[in-house]
Amino acid sequence: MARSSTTSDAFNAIAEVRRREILDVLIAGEKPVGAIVSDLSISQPQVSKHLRVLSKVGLVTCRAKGRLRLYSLEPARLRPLHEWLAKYEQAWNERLDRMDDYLKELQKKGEPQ
Amino acid sequence: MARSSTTSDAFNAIAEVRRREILDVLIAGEKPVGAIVSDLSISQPQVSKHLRVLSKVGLVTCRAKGRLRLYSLEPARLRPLHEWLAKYEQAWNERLDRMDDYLKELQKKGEPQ
DNA sequence: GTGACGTATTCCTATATCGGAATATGATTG
DNA sequence: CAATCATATTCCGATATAGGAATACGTCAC
Repeated sequence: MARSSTTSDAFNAIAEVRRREILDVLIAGEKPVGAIVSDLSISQPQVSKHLRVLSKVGLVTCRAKGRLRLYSLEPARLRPLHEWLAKYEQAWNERLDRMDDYLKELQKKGEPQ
Repeated sequence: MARSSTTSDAFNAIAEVRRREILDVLIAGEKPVGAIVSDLSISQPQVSKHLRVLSKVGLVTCRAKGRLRLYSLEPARLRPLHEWLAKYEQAWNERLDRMDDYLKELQKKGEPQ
């Protein structure tokens, strides 16, 4: 077996930096392919291919307007990521607290008497 | 070029379901490899390989105790994911609001006069 | 319709993955 | 030190990916 398909998951789709960058660009709103190409200076075919992947997992949708293809974000599809991550938030905060304690301790030791 | 290495990123590391499952198991706390193996019924070599990937990106750390290797979560390393995702939270909520409006409208139309 | 434009697709190659099976390593016990 | 337990590593195969280059497709303007 090989790695999971990039189109199998939002998780797999956003593993690629370029695709994350494309999504970032689309936060501003609907954009034609050309705008993404010039914003990111990635070759047009590459952008199209990445958009295809993002479409397949539903992270973007496409609307034709003349010869333009306007792509827009479908942020709800990021929800699984958000939910998965949420489980770690608590553990994460606990760690931060402990780190905080540790830092305070260091600070106390560093203080001149 | 091929896909980015799984060890290049937390994003790439967690693309694999098995690795997410392993992290999920470790939320409960430090565990030896064997416990993960029996919790998830993945072969021991596979678990070890996945743990290696997770180690390389710092998502887990390892501590030896006798012949056991105790792995534990390093949730802070998920922070980049969290931050990236946060940018979409607003867009996501806006969409939800619009969806909400839409649903309310549907409901209104459905109401008998 | 012909040309120009915006986008999508195809072909290619190098690379790396996951999983299984077998085996190596390392620590512990008697 | 031999046997055993816990884990790590290696070898193998099938798979598919990202990017470049070339090209196909679809729509618009003249």
